[in-house]
Amino acid sequence: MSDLVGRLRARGWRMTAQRRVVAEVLDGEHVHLTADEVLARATARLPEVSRATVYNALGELVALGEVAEVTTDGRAKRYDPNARRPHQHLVCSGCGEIRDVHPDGDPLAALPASERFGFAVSGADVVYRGLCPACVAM
Amino acid sequence: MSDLVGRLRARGWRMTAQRRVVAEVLDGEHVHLTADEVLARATARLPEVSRATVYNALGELVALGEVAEVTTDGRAKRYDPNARRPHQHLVCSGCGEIRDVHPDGDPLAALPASERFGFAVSGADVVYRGLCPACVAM
DNA sequence: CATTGACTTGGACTTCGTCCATCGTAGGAT
DNA sequence: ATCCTACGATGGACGAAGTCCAAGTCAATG
Repeated sequence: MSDLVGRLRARGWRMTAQRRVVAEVLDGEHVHLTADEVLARATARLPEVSRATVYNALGELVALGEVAEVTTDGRAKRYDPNARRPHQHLVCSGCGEIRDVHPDGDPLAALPASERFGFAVSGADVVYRGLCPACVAM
Repeated sequence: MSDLVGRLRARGWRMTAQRRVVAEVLDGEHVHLTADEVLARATARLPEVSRATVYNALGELVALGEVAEVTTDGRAKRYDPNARRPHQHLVCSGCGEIRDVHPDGDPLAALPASERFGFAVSGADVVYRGLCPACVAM
């Protein structure tokens, strides 16, 4: 819990019951939920929340930098509420489990100017892939 | 051109007119095509190729390690025929252009054992994000 | 408390991809 | 060269994920 709702209010985010519920769902569980999972948990608290509203709220939280979108496969995007501290992701190729990890150094440092082709490079998303202990054992 | 068809045949990949066309499309243009773009180019050479066949062939080429799947956004997967040499990707946040890049060192080296949580880590996909020269100028 | 522009709704729609029963054919066997 | 058969191709239905829109509702300001 990190008072996401308070930060959003302070930044002038118009607060509605629906947006509050979405923010609380994300702030409460630091796992990587899909939009549908967010919708399910939001609906449990506030029955009449529409899918479109959840997508809208998630999109705005991403734009505000409070939540990160994680796309580890071609399936549903996942939403990571721990966006304020830079980190990367470790994904199990077996079961899909996702963990936040903190690699040494800045990944951008590994990309020399000669490999930037004139781009203004602003960030790097790293997905480490492997098998989690449970899937290794099988 | 790198004789992808020859390599596949040598590996016992059952060759059909449709599979050959898909392989030739990928081998000919070293850009990052979506499945639909592969289908369009394949159809131009062999009018009666079905979508399912293109997806099947792409899936097998990925499984064989001859082609890499690249997912840079939540949209369509792209297929990278340059999978035999390890590389990463640089994506323009403005126009979506994708370039192959070769960072220094092995990205796995940046992940210490204490951040691996018992996973058997086998690889890392890095997506560098930024603006290409054309999009910076706008 | 009245106002208003921003937010919400729900259902239709789009995109991307998968599935399946049926048909066709590549490549080994004869 | 021809035959057989298992593997591949077909296309249309289906499904998942996400977007769009017109109409209704409401939070925040004065």
